[in-house]
Amino acid sequence: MTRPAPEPDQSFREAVLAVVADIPKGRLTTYGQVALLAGFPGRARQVGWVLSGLPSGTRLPWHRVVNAAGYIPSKGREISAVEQIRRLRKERIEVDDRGTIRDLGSHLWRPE
DNA sequence: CGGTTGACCACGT
DNA sequence: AACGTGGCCAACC
Repeated sequence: MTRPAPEPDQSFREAVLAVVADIPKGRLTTYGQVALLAGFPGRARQVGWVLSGLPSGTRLPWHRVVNAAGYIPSKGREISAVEQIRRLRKERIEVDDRGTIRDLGSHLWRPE
């Protein structure tokens, strides 16, 4: 039987979560890239919105998503920014105390 | 219903 | 290299 098509925003959310879940340890990706891989090019901003709503106990590697400029803004999200920097360093990614990632290009996830 | 905000991005000046 | 702008679209007021 025909089931109503999933709500667009819900399928977007699920697609985003699926992509983020696949980011390998020690690699990084950007909001825009997540949107693209999820099949919704140009919706980087909504990716940020989805991630901002993650439950605190999630097992999703949200810390592997950074902005295209290669830094982690602390303004307005100081707690999670510090946590993100700590997790990245734990995966041997160099991040300075201002949140700038060294050599983003070499850490970027390049799915085949 | 319109305006504002936001874990963004590319492009122009 | 620092801003400004337009685009994106869900949530909130």
